[in-house]
Amino acid sequence: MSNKVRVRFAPSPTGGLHLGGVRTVLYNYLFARHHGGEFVLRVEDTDQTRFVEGAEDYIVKCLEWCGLNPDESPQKGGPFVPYRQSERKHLYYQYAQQLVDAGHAYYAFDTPEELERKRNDLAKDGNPGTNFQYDSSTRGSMRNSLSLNNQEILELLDKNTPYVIRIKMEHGKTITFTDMIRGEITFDTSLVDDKVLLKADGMPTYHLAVVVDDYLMKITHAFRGEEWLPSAPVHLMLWDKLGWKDSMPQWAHLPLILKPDGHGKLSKRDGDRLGFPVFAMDWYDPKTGDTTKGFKEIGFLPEAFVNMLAMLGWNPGMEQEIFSLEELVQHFSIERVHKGGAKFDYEKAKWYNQQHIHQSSDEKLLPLVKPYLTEHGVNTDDAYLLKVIALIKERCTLLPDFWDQGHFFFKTPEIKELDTIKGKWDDNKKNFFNTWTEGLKSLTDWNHTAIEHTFNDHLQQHNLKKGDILLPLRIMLVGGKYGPGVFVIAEMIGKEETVKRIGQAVGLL
RNA sequence: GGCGCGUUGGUCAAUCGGCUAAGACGCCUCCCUUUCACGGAGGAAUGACGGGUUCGACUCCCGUACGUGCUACCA
Repeated sequence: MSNKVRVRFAPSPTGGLHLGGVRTVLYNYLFARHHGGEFVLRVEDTDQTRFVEGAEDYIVKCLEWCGLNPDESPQKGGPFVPYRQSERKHLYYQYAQQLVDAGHAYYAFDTPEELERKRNDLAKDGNPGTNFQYDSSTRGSMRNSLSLNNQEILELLDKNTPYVIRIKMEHGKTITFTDMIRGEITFDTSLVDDKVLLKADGMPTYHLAVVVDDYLMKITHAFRGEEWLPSAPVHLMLWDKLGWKDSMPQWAHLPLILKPDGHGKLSKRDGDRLGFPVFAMDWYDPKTGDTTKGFKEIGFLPEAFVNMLAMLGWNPGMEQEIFSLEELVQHFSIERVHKGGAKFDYEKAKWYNQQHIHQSSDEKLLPLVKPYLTEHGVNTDDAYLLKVIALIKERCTLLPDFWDQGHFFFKTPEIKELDTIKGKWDDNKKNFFNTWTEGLKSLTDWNHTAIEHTFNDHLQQHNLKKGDILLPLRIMLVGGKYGPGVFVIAEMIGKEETVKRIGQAVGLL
């Protein structure tokens, strides 16, 4: 079994791609790359009622944005084509039938309504919170190929009665397996119900499909969320009874990503409620017409997003926290993934982005920043933008901050802090600005040191201190109390604009 | 209710029997900066509880509590 490592991400295309989903992709990807293996994308679209237009395409785009491209996928193809379970429909029946023939599965004719009623009845007169289980204790009283006689079964089949195929869980056996993250895990098979394997519409359920496809696609390691742990015994038994035990992948059940406040799994609603994205990219839901904000659109760098997600539940055991994708690949190991769920912390997420912005070259940032200028009707040449980026990138956390922190380099700002100047305004200061700007007009060498020199000279002449004037000047040029050095700003925006802004501001006072 | 899984500061977390329990985010103080940041120096803040095992337990075992997941012809 010197098999090449093969892992898969198997989303169902029902909506936006959630943080937890991206992290699952990421761990798959990192594991595959770390071991020089292959990473495949398989679309689990077996539930036709939940199909959402555009969801698959959206998932592919998210992976692309994150830089986590699969080696095989519905789009790229590969040796195990097709990669969409709906297109593999014909494959599953034979395996379900194989299990029926061997006595490990059976036909069940109970209608959804009958089952529903059964559950309701039990909830009514029974203990609340108790659920009806279709298992070894109840299957004898249900309508299935185990309880009915051959004649009855044949009749039902003859009349084309819809049926499902259910697994016949063994009674009183202990199933154990070793999870790569959690170690040994044990189940009592009597407590697991007879899950549906093949639905009445001929589609497999997740339970049958994962096992069959993981086998057929030669998957060596299967990573999925912790919520799948309770159904693991079903899958284990399937691998066993289908006779594929020797090629069963190694399992790893990933911890959940939890709400930052309170408790429970992180959901899209938490993002809306608490004001942060939960999806990788903007998701437009064709059913509701709503768009949910994504990390990309809110201004995250994909490498920061991925870095942050990697560290949410995994730790390399060293002090370094900022990693490139390549470095993550190098250091990743599934054994170092945490067992416990992690609460998502948006503040920390933003910190990762800030760090990655700081580390990015101005050239790399340029194309990412540009759209935010265009959005505000600004068209500028790259050389100038590059200088601006260098000046302000250390005060930017999210990409839109480049506009908030740098707009005054491109447009005359609205003076929002006029009151700050007004409070201590007098004729002497007014005089200072008037005579200084006059002098500025004849300044031939327009650079920040020269500007600062004339500034200092004029201060003395007017018997003013730097502290009296510096902040007013900043507000006149910037509009507020922020930004890089004032004289550098003056140099950047040019003589004319500088004189103009001061003049206009003085006029307002 | 049943079953599974989990539990180190507010959050992410290191530790694989020697702990005076790292580091990061956030928070607070100070320095740098006559703006805002960046950066630097400090500070407050942690092993759920109870039993074992052991010379020694955050680390191993057992209970309890709490949390969380599953309990669909959904994934």
